[in-house]
Amino acid sequence: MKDVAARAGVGLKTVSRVVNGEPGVTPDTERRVQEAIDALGFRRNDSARVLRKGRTASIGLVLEDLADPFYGPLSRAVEEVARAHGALLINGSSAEDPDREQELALALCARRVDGLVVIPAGDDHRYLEPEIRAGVATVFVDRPAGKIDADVVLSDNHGGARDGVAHLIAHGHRRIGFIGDMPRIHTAAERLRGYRAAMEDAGIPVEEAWTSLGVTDPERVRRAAEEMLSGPAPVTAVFAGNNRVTVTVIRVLAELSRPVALIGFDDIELADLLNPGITVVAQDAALLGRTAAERLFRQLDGTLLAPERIELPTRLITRGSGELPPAE
Amino acid sequence: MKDVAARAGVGLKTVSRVVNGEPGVTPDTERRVQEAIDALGFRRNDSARVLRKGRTASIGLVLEDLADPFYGPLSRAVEEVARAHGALLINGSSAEDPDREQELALALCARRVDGLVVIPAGDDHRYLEPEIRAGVATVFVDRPAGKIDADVVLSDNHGGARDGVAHLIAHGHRRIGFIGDMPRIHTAAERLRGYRAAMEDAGIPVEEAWTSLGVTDPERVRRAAEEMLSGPAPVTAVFAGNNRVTVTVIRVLAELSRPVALIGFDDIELADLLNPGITVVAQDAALLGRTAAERLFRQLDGTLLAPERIELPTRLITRGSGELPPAE
DNA sequence: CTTGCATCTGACAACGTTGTCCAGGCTCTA
DNA sequence: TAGAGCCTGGACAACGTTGTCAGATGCAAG
Repeated sequence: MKDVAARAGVGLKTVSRVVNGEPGVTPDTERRVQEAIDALGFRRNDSARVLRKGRTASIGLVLEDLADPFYGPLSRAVEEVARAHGALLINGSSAEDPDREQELALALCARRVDGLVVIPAGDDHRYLEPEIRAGVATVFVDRPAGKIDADVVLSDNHGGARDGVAHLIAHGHRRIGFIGDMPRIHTAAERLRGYRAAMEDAGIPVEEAWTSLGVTDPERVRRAAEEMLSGPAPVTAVFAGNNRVTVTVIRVLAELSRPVALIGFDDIELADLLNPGITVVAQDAALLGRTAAERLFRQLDGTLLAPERIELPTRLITRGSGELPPAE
Repeated sequence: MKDVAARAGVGLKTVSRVVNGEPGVTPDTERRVQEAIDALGFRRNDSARVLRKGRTASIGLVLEDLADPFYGPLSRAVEEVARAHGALLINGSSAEDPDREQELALALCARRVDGLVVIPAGDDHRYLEPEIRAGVATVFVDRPAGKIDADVVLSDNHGGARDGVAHLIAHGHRRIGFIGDMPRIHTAAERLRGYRAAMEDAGIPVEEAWTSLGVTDPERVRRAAEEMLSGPAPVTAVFAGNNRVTVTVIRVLAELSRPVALIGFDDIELADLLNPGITVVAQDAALLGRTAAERLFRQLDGTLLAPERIELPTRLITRGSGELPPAE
């Protein structure tokens, strides 16, 4: 900038004014400055700008795994909102590791992001308290914050799972399996709770062998499914706790000779083209992201609101697999 | 930091030393400083640090659409490499708009990212020349850079498409359709070229009605597919130019009474579970991202190398749909 | 006791930008 | 033509950090 000023033969501040489109510069001067900028290939150093102004016009997104098809649209939605507010998005994956989540979130704070959208991996977010006090806007998505009071945007995991399982019961099933992620993950726990609630509503006692928790890699999901599908009284329907589990279960069922009903949590691409189509409890990832981001910017606008818990409804999409009758 | 120094009763620089783990501080002093840091919830301001040091330890990723399942793993791979080098990843979507790509890339440069991984939307990247001269490491992925000399990491789009189409020919097809994206997109053009090459190798003249270019939204892809599948001499096989096209074509074929062979470029989740399974030419998105990122950091390490064009092989995965014989 | 050396500590400038404030030149009016 | 008021342009400090360098302190050896 100094160089530009020297070349244009004007003061430093005048260049600054031109760069920022501030008023109070003669067209002639502006032209000279602009020429110097072009000639030198000058680009304002935003780091210095941030240092001076305090705001960075960037927000951070901590999510679980960008490669998971569920988070792509969510991330994209956050980005679009950020863009509409002139902000950039910095993101990172926690890989479901609480330590890594914390490391990432704090690194983003050190970069002085204006706000933070966090998909929690851990269940204790007190480490963010100093940052929030220091003015970093914060919204949690998909899972609630742990041990601090903050904005949260969730899907109705409990209700969605309950409705899905009730749907299976309505189609005549009584022995229904549930395969889900580790219960320390909030969404997994809520979906399990929904499963149990639906069963209880129908007066069906849940047998130990019907639920499988904490399995996450395909090989173990496969074994879990095979187990509950064998024996003298196998389950006649399976409720899959997330998209990855659903995919694996589809594979297992495809190898089976008898039809087994299936409903999965989270929608899956091409689910309608399988035979039968896969019935799912769908959540709107993009809407989750958009809602969270908008709330973040409202915090930043100073339209300060008390922390709130927003729960978005899920949608049961029937495609065939969830409407299969029990095969006794 | 000033506050910390005051509270600990030491000089500014001493605090800096403690924060950065530099040697030359008595354990006793260090403890006092550490206490002050904890008490005040101090976190170093990386903006200032950047300003002083010149390096930001962050890299930018400009991609097409984070919601596209192809870019999720790619982005994640770049992130992992960045993380291994202690860098953060800032990313944004160009939405296939050259202006937006430029805006984004320059915004990242203004943030003084150390390097830039770009999935080009436009075909003229001379706007990056001043930045590259200023020391911003740059690697292009998935599509080549336009009008500048830079590192490029690509899939073998031409060869992959040629092999795929040759596979169809080998199974007896002669009337083979091609549905692809706008030819101004390099990958689309290369795949089209591959299609034509395979046909020419087999001595099959390509009829106008068999190729459909530039269609991208599902509705128009559908119409294009229906068109080439009707008439007196419909195509007996379709080569789909990318994952989104493939999905739409699968839907169209599912409504058809006669079997039509299909091979798609890019792998699709669940492709093996459809009936028939979908044969695809798969590229390794994660490997693309990893290769590009590693090359970026080698530029930054100063292991300076001449710009290079790296082409990664594709893989034909046969699952059934590509092996259907022509239904005459 | 003095000197020399090693170790630890702090004052200061600089990074590149922007906000504040003032100077100088201009126009307009009396 | 002089004074008031407006507009443009520039000097300077400040943002929070780190590199440089010199001063202070302590200890050992002469």
